[in-house]
Amino acid sequence: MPRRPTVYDVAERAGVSIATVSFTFRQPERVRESTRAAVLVAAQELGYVPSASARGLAHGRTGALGLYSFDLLLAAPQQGSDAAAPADDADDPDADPRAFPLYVDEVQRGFELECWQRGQALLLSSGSGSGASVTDIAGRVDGLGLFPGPTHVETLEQVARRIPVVAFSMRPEPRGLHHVTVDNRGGVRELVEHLVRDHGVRDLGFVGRLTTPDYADRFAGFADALASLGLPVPAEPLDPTDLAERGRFAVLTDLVAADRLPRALVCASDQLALAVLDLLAAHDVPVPDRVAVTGFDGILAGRLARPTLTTVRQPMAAMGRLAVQVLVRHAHAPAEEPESHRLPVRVVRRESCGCPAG
Amino acid sequence: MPRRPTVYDVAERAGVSIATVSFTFRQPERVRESTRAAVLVAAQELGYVPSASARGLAHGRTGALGLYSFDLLLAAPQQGSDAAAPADDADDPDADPRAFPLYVDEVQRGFELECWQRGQALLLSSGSGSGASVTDIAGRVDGLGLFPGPTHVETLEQVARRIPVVAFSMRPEPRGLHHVTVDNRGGVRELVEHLVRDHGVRDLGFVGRLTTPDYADRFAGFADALASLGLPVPAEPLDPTDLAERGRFAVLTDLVAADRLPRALVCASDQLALAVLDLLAAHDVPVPDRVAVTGFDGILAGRLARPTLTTVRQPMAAMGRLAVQVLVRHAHAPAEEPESHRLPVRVVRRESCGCPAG
DNA sequence: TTGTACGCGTTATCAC
DNA sequence: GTGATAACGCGTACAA
Repeated sequence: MPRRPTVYDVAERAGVSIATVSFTFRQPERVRESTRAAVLVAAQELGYVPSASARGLAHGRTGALGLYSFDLLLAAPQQGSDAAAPADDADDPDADPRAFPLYVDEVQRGFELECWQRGQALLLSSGSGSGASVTDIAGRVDGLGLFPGPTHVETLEQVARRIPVVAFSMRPEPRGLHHVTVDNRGGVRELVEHLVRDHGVRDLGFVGRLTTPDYADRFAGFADALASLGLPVPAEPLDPTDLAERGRFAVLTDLVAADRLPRALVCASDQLALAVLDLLAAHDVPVPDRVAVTGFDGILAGRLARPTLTTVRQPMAAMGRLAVQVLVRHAHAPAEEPESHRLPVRVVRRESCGCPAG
Repeated sequence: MPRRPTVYDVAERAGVSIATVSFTFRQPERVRESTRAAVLVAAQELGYVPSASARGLAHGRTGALGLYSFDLLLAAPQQGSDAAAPADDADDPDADPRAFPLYVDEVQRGFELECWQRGQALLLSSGSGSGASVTDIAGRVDGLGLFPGPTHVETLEQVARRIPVVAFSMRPEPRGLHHVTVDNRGGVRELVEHLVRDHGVRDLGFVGRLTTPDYADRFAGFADALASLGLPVPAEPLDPTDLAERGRFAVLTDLVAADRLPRALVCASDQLALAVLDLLAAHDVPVPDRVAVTGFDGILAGRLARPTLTTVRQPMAAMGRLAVQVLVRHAHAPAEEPESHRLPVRVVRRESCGCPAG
């Protein structure tokens, strides 16, 4: 494999200096027509491809934005959390769409679209959240988007001192980061009010483990709503991963067996709600007649489920786009006056709460 | 904004040389415990983030793979081609899934997954296909995946001389590239045989404009099958974009008006087939009773359509993964003995051809 | 208009 | 175990 040709090779072949070669690409008008042509021919013949590394080093920026996510699913598939994702048989024509696209995927798509429109390159990376992996990508980009996960906070703050960082759905804890979130609390509140007022439900349970700030906020909204409606507030959510030794969803199975299910199950996420729907179907519990089920996120799989899933839709694409805008805006002045955005959500009424189809 | 700290700053603060700093991160065991600790502390305090540009320059490779796609849709949305994608209102909870995820998105996802599993960073980029934009990303990565589009062939061959390039669904024309394709011809052939043998259809039309190699191959398979079944072969496909001045699908509208629709419409892609379904529904033509409709690709939207769409499923995720494997395999020896892969497809029988649901 | 020379931040090869 | 020092490829003042 021949060594990659450089400006030097092109310059030599074209019989000019490297500066002229560089000018030919960067400031064509500064170079005489004939010279330019000669350089271009030489470059073409040699198969010259400018090194972005060298340019980035000289110019001081890489020209790319980064998006980092946590690869928990890859590391420990089919385990823990509420990710009921089936095996990665993505090419089965009947593959469960609940594996893709998910919340993360739709936010990522918004991020991509905005980058494309701005002609920005986008570097995707994922890892365990270790300082090393985050630092690695941080060294490659001019700005970084970050999904929630088991982040090493110190590393984040360190990175945020050098390049702008936008965190999705994280607590304001990490200082110096920009934030993009949605109104989790208000969304669930509105959802619960709908269940109570329009469907006459007076006995509700919240399903989910409060592992992320988002989930905690949703439970808070749940409690808010019940309290203001004068209904009893469960002290704790139903944790489907509890009692792991007895299998996932043991808590719910018990309630089913004892016929003590509440009239409505408000789930912390769509993925969780879909798993709950499966569980209930397996036990012949009619939804929404015996129990209403709701989710949160608005992923596509919720529309494919039977019954279709009532949920709270996050403006995922908008979140991704906004993040890019923030990064670009702060490209020159990182971490100076961090921005914080809380986007509105929207209750989507479908069959699983008792609303009519379509 | 303070200058980004470098190895020099860290070295000075830790009272060591830059080599020691570098070793601390790259070959920790070569550095004494106490020294290492001091360096790490200094790095932490300064907020040191190693520059990937500098590393790439010194080390000779960037450590990232690239995936390039054409932004035709972005450039001229709702125009030309058969992309019936609705406005980019992706955050409408009832947004048409036929906008996402599409063929490209699923291949990309496979590409992503494989990169993640290998700890490879992934650089996404899109552009008009101009030499400049392709060259730009080529300079940033160690290998490049490429979607079909109005490529500048010379640029491609030039790039492929320096880094391995995998082209999806392209003709073997560009020399020196690796190729990943599917059995378009065989897939449509099998599909047509199903329509004829199992549904007794004897009058078929092919809908699509042969703008891409894929589409041309599919039409060839269509013709193959009809010929070998002893049925008349249409000389040309029905081009829905023909007679542009009379609006899209004028050809089909005419056939509907004259009640001369064939018994089956084999469409070049799912997106196209979905648009055809809409058109037929608007004219109250019953599918599949009056006319069977089939697609190609196997995108998710086909499962959401009513009737559900019979199609030929491409192993999109597998294509993406395979591309990464090829790139990694040839990272050290670009363009030496290009690989060519043709993956099998699978006919998926659903309602739109007359097969029973589910 | 074109050429020379230096800096960008890292890695790697030497000596010490 | 640690410290100088030379690449790496490009951008760009500055000189010619």
